[in-house]
Amino acid sequence: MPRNRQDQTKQAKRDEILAAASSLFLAEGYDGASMGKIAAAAGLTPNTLYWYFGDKDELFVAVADLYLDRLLQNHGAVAEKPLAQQFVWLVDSLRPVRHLVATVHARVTRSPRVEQWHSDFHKQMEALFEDQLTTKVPGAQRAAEVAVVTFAIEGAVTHDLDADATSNLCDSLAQRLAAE
Amino acid sequence: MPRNRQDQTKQAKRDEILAAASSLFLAEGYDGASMGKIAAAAGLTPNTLYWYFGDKDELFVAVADLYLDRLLQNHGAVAEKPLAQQFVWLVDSLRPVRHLVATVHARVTRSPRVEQWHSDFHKQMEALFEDQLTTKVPGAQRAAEVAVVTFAIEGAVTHDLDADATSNLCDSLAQRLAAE
DNA sequence: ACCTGAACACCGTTCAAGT
DNA sequence: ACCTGAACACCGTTCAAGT
Repeated sequence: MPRNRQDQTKQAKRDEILAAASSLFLAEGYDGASMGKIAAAAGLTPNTLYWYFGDKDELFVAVADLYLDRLLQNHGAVAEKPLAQQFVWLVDSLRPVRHLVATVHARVTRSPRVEQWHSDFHKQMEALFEDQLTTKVPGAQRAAEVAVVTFAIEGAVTHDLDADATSNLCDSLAQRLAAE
Repeated sequence: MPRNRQDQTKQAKRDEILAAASSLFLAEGYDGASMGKIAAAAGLTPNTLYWYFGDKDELFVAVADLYLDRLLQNHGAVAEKPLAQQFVWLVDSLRPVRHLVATVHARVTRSPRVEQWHSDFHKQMEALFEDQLTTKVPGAQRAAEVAVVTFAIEGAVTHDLDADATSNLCDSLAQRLAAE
């Protein structure tokens, strides 16, 4: 049954807005993608966005969640490969959304919503690799090793390392974890 | 001789603006520190800032340069210490300006000025440690090791790691470079 | 329930005008 | 040379009003 003026489910309209927001956030960044532009791309006036999302950061987090879900799903396909290859896969997966990554870090301070998402994101990433690390890395330094890997991968993404440099960096990270 | 209405050198007035901008950028971040607030803190109207600085990013970069210069000067005092201690020193030095670090990464895409500064910053940081690394790390993987160290330190800063975690992370980084 | 027009309090920046 | 008032084109967000 039609739920709004365009004979769409509320969820369908929400998804349309998310799609518009997603491509605009990617193309123009958080600041460049104004609520006005996003609304226009979704065929709405800016204020209507607030019927679907509390504020711009909630919309941003919803877009970030979209990519996070996709990432977690896709990990299954590489979960059995060597760590170095998984790291390269992760960098390559995040590379297209590197503007979003930078935005998350910039807005963590200003938006509790983004801060919460950022904290969850890191937990999920750690969960993704924790099992693979425990057997090899001694307990005392384990958290430090995980942090090094996490930050190095984030850095590779935000600094847009080329394929060779990425490959070397991921090898270096994996090699470190293999040595006891 | 007096050069403006307040009987100050242009440089002195510029420094006043920089001081105001610096503390506001630190306290409220790039977005929170509006040109209006900065101007008010310096006893001026917003538009007058454009007499001294081309735009907000030029002012921001000038503030960032202030801290970079201080950082490079202070490094002399720890240059002879073990690498792990130098890394801890670097994290501790950057910790107070972690909002600026996040802002740099967020604005690299939008401002050529910030992009240039960011590129220079990394060159300076690499120069600071390059000599200490060359003897220990083999040539092929050297760039990757430097990248890991750089990104891990940046991550420790932006994610505000506590003292213990920072210490462990820096030990881990230094230990890696010591092993051949 | 869904959407809009109009308004609010900002923002960075420009420019003619003052001293 | 230095500084301002006034204006411009935005911005995110709110709210009363429409359907």
